[in-house]
Amino acid sequence: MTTRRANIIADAIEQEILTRKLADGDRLDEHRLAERFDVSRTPIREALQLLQASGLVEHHPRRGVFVRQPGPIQLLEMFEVMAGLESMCGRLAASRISDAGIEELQKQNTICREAVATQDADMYFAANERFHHTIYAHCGNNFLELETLQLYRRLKPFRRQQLHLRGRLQQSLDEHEGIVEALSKGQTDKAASALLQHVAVQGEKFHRLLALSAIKAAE
Amino acid sequence: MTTRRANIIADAIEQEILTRKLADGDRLDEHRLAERFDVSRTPIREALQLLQASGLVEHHPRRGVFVRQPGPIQLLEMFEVMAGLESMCGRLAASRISDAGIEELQKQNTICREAVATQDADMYFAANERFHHTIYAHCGNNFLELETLQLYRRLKPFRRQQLHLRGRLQQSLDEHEGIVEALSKGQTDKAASALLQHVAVQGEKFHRLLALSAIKAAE
DNA sequence: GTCAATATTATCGTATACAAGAATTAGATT
DNA sequence: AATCTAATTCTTGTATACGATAATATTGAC
Repeated sequence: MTTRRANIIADAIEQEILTRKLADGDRLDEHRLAERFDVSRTPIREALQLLQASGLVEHHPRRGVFVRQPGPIQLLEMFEVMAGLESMCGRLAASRISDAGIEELQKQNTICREAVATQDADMYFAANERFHHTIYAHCGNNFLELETLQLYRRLKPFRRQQLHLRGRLQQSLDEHEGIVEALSKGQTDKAASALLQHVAVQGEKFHRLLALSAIKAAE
Repeated sequence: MTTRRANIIADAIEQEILTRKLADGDRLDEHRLAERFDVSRTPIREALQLLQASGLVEHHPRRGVFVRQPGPIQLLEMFEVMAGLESMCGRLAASRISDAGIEELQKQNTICREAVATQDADMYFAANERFHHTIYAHCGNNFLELETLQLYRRLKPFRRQQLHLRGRLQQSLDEHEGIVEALSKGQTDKAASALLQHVAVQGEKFHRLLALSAIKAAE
């Protein structure tokens, strides 16, 4: 069903939700959106349905659709699952990854190292993303890869935030080295636990960010 | 967006896909479906979109939607992920489950035992489902619970098949005992590995079934 | 002045009509 | 007879119109 146009519209709205231009609870009016994108309500409704399927939006019958920003608890839950999925990818990839895959990981890691040296967070983030996606791609399980990518996309804006914490870039890079080593040696358990830690710590760091902003808000 | 009616229609079609009444590649004609469910094409298209989101159906632009039965490889992949998710649930539940939760698990296990004694596969399957769902419910991660439930639903018909293999009922029950023990003692690693095994073996058994039917088909 | 009830308005849910593109069939030509 | 082309038909994609429901505003009574 997903028509091309609806996908474009959904992506546009998704961007605005992920970048917080649309706040939690904001109502998405079909007429306004139709006018704004210069289409009828039909493709708008399709787009909204897509957003609902990926959980970014909530539908109340006969009321309308409302953007649903995940609360801190749900975010932590999602990071917990993300860690589990990446760990799963790592475990499988450890016994299935090719030499070319290892090389690709090392290449991205080199870029990361460079980024740390120049304190270039953007560059780090991009290479980091390719690093993780490479692991997914070599887990030998297409279904797992897609599921993991989907959750990655959803957490992407939040993963990014915590990278700005002081020292996190270097720490993240160190963890990458350990992950590559485990993968190249085919150490399934080590790869799994290293990735679990690597991603889980992001959830925790993120948690710290939340606590900090809560304190600031209270002051 | 998901209107009530579209959900009902989607469920009906989903049932037919899962029970193989609709075969892989079958085209779903909007007009026919509209006529059959006595609604207009609009809610039909909504329902098809829902099915697409859950991966049961594929959409080719300007061509139509086609049912997409997972092939053997994808099924194995899905079982692999299922095992990982259940394992994750088990690991978390081991440190988070309540006494009431343990009691519930034991209760379902008692029913399972009874079902094995009377060789009642239906009864076993129902109690087995509640057993697993109880674990999901006590992992303390609502997001994980929902994701796991979603995949469970999709694999349900295939999980069922392999239970009919000789001796599998008893074996499954034995594994349940081990799982409950690990959970009640708070042994996170043991609970995780026990569940990983318990579910992964289903994928393997299912694989055996596939091989058997392939041999039969070749004869 | 406040509360309640009713009327009005706005928005969603569904049906239908129309447009555009793909598939199929029929006809013509080689 | 086979193949290529053109035309028709069938199906999807989109717009719009209509009906139903819920939110809101207004009016009247206490």
